[in-house]
Amino acid sequence: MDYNFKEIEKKWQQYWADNKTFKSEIDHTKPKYYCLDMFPYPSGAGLHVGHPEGYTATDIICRYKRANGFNVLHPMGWDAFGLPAEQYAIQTGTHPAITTRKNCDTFRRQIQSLGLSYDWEREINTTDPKYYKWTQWIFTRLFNTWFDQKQNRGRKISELPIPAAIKNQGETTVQNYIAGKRLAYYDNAQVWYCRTCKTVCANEEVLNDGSHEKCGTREVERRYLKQWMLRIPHYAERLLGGLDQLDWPAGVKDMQRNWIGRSTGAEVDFAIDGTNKKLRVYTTRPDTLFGATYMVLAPEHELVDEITTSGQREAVKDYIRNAALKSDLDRTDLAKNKTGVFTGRYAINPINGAKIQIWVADYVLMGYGTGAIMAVPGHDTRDFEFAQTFNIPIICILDPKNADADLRTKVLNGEACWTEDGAYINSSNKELGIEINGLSKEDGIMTVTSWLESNGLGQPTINYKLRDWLFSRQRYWGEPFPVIHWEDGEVSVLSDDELPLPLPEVEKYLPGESGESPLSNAGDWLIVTDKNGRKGRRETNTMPQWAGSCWYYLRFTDPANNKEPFSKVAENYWMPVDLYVGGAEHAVLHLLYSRFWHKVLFDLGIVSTEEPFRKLFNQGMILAFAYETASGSKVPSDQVEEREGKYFSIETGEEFRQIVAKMSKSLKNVVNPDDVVNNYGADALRLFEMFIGPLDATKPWTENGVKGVYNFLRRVVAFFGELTNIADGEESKETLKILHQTIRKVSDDIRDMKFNTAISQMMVFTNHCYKVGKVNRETAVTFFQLLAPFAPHLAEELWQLYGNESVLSYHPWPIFNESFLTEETFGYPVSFNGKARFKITLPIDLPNSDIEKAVLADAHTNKWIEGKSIAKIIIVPNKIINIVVK
RNA sequence: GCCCGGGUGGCGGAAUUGGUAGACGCGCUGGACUCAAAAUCCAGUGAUAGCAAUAUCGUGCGGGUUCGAUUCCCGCCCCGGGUACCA
Repeated sequence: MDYNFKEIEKKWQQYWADNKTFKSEIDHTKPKYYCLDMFPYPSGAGLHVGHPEGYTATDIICRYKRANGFNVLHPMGWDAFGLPAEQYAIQTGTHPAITTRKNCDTFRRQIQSLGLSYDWEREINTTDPKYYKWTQWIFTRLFNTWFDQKQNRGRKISELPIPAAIKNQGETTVQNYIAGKRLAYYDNAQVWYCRTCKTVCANEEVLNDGSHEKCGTREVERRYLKQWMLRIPHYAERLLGGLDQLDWPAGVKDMQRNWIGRSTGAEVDFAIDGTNKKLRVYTTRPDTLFGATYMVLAPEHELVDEITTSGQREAVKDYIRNAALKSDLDRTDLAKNKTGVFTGRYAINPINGAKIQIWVADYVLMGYGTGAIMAVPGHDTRDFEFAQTFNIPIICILDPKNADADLRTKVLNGEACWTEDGAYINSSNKELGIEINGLSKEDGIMTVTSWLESNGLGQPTINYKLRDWLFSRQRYWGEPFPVIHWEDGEVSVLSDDELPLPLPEVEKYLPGESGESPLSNAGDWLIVTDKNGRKGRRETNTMPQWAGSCWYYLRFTDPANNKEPFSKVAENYWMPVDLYVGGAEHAVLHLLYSRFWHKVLFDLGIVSTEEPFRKLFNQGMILAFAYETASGSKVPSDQVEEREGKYFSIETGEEFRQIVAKMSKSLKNVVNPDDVVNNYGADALRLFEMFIGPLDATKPWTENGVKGVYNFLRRVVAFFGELTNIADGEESKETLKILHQTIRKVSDDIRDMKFNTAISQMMVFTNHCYKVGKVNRETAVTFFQLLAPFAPHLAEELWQLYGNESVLSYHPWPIFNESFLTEETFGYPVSFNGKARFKITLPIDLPNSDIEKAVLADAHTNKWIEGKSIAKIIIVPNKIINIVVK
């Protein structure tokens, strides 16, 4: 038999489609397994070789699970709202829906050419009004939910208690009060705005180099705009706590924990000298209060104006004006020197009555804590730097007993900053009954906190870095908000029977310069009149791309439902997702957002699980070789030739260095999966992507590597396709042993997602078959089953060639039999002082005393003990023998 | 700075409740087949020395624990990712 992969793959893909082999339905007689890929954005560039990596991994698991009796849900869909289709519309006038449909068709064709076992009847598309109807529906739920701090959960807005004092002030106050509690709210906010994309974006979308995640430019700035926000920080504690039970990579959990940024500390009130005002600060180290020698307000702090003395007024005004002009990047640049201005005002340190200066400085941020700090320059590097610049007193209250003498002296004299633990000094005030000298850090924090609390000066506080999620975008190609802004100021959402609110046709897709959305050109669509003649205007922003992906995994459980987002029965049966595979780039974006929505839906009784994704796996990126000159500038791959393992310019002969880089058009090193499928087949592509290295590692693509696995498949065909290689009768012991080792290794490795070593074991098995020349029918057929999850087309073809009538995809997995692995002898490595020298084959279960005798009697041993004495003989049964000589 | 990963042949990578380092694949070398080439099959392939048996060295660096360390401990170096005046 020839390996005609084109014919084989076409034939089986057709068979699976015609027979709906992978259609999944609720079946309570089987355990369920929900295996999900992060659905792609269908870009115009088509599938990238990175896509099939995760898809193949989940497909192997799904096929393995089916063979093990699981009812598997394995769906695919399109996260199809997004910028490129809109940019294309701006340039060409082509409606994004047309571009999107075309791209989805390409993606579907490409994915289907890989033989992935998706249930295509469940395909969804976030831009389909039948889908985004329910995205809008969930938004109205967020709008109509408030967070009950006491019960630590979201509740219906109708259950929100209105305090009498609010009620007494009339309906407007009540409505404002309610609006202030909704999880989705519309308000003025300091937001990130990208000048390139002409839209606002979320905190999470602004990368640490100040660039915008979507477009990569650094044209991101702060603006004050009225926007839709979601109160995700209410769920901070639940989002944090939920991580513990999840089977997720530790790194992703850590990233989410860091992003949520919980810190415990205390709020402390400082009296402001000469006023009856108080200044409240947040600190994680209330125990260092004795060392607080000055205070700092953020430039935007509301008290700045009030407390500044007339003598300092001009200086403070100047400073704030300059701070406002600075870009955020400048302001947060650690390398720059600290700046600030004295307000002229003093505060009273409550723990020792000291009069301390109040400053304004931009190293304190308004968005965290209270926007004001107590500064402890002796033990905080930022405060130390500032105090040194402005000659503010520095008091040491933590004696660095274990530091070297020079440093310790400096610290004690306030000439150096000490941020680690030390013994408290100067930390007692007999008059006020507070003393922490001699205590541990934990006790110090506790003692000061409870002293503050009992004196009405402060209380323990928890703070989070997590901020409200900016949820609106000035874009056309997104879900319209089901929202009306009425002329009397009321903001309302559409009722369920008014959904979906479809995207209107517009002539201009371009957003305005000053932040107005393309939908503001939508004419009649914009204007609404209610039954009382009240006029309103529809929301013209659209939802961010995250909205559709926040709940798509739920829709897959019941994708055609037009009465509800999904039925309770389907959700109950399929959720949670048992395995979720995708790239690590969503660690704090999609994965945090969807957990948040899921928890809200859980609180409202719409979903039955607290967490959506039980197990998460991040596949690594597939890179490619690229070339650079000695000075490090990159060279397109088509200008490079190889000679004897070195790389040279075709034109100039200059030698280049081979490096590993992301595939990119400019480097001309992009690999198109279509070409690979054409030249080597889908099975080879699948196999190679799994064989190249561990699934979670980044690894480079090599054409020769594909040839390697292609050759393996060809060898499989050459051996098993030739029925003269198949013998009758009993299988040899040796072959049975390797076969069962392979069953065990492949099963364990699929379970552990170590596909590269599973494949190498199948290669070992095949090499063995070539060596022995003949195997029996049962051995061959068992091997096809092991191969099936990886190379399903070829496995089905061989399965059929051997006369099996039913399709292999649901045939039970082979059973591993330990008894074929038992050996009668073991080849012991004999080592001297830990160095293995030779081998000795001995019966298994030989008593240690006999092993010792046998080793000492062996001719090789003499050489190593000659002239030395044996100190000890260590025998680890069926592992190793070590002789210690002196 | 802080938090995660990671460092093993020419290359991708195997192997860890501490027990034969380098499975499998690529590349390379030699052989068979062929008029020849390609493809394929067979053999070899960590480095150094040696015809060879074999010996010495060898898992980023320096120590330590142990009969025995890629694996455990301490101290460093380098690379990748995340994050950052978060008080």
